[in-house]
Amino acid sequence: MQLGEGIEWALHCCTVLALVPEGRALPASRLAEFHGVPPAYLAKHLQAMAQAGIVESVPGRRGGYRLARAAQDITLLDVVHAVEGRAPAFRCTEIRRRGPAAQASSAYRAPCGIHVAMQRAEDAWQRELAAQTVADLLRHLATSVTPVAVRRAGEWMQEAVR
Amino acid sequence: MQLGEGIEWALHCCTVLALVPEGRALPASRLAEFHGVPPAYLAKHLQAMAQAGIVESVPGRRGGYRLARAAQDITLLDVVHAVEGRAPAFRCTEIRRRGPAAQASSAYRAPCGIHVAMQRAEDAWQRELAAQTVADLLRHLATSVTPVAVRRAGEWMQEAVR
DNA sequence: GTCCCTATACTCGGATAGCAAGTGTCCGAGTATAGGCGG
DNA sequence: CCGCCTATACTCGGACACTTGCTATCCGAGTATAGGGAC
Repeated sequence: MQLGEGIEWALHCCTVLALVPEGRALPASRLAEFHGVPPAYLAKHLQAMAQAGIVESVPGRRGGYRLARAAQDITLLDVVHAVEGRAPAFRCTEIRRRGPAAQASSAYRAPCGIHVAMQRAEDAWQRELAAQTVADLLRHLATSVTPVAVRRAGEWMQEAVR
Repeated sequence: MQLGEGIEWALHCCTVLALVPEGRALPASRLAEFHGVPPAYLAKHLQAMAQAGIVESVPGRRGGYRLARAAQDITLLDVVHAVEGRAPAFRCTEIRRRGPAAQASSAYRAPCGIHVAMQRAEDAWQRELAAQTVADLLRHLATSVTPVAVRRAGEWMQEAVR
């Protein structure tokens, strides 16, 4: 199992977008430059987040992206769902119904035990993701980033949203 | 994010192998026929489980596969690790160190908050998988499978390990 | 009748193609801005 | 001096190649078995 790296980009972008001044927007190209990632490909993921209602796009000359709602109302699960899709990681193809020992469909009213077990683990994963928001990420940043880095990032932001 | 379907096959195979009489072995071709899956491809996953020490392979004419240890000592996490590998789903590429606001390496002693958050969710997933064993799957089967299916599967098993 | 040997048939194991999804890139449609023009 | 209009430059958005990993398959190496022969 492998999670696309777009998830990492998207989450970092959310933390940066949370620091954009009210009423402004940050272009995708600036976000890409800030993180050192391919601009065109990052745009793809930003579009997915815009469609999911996590960020909103501002068209036009001084346009860009900004958060569509407060940082504390954006869970990590929202971001993962937007970028990776809502398809479950484990897909039960009901192979228990195939083969020589197969029964009539009516014999399979009880759900597949393996499906239930895997779903239980996936629920725990999603629960943990839903319990954390972008605001939590910002709090963690506030306690770990050096003051000089804060100042430099602030200057870059003012330049970027000019 | 998508989990390979080999996981489903592997788990079903574990439940079937747990019912193999002591001292016998079940060929991969029989397992494939029982589940209605491609024999050659299933063999690939069985080899992975054999390398991981979950099942053991018996060579020769009346050879096949059997569980390498008791069903209660095989967790779902063991199977997932064997088939899907031990690589974490979320891979942090430390993009926070790139771009205009980058600092010296010494400034990044604190771990990346996003990495920590995703790891927390993944730990919850693994914890849930590690808490369930193949024996639990068998217990679930015992309460949900009809008596006629049990009989038919037993007959098939006797024929298969002959 | 018993033991040994050999040929066999069946098993696993790794090396080899095909395909789908993730990765990366590009160019066109649309819009707020900035400058110029007229009143 | 103020308002309007137009051209512009910048933005997002979706359509188009490429690469990696999953899916699927095959054939060769190895071994326990079954049968036949010798003693």
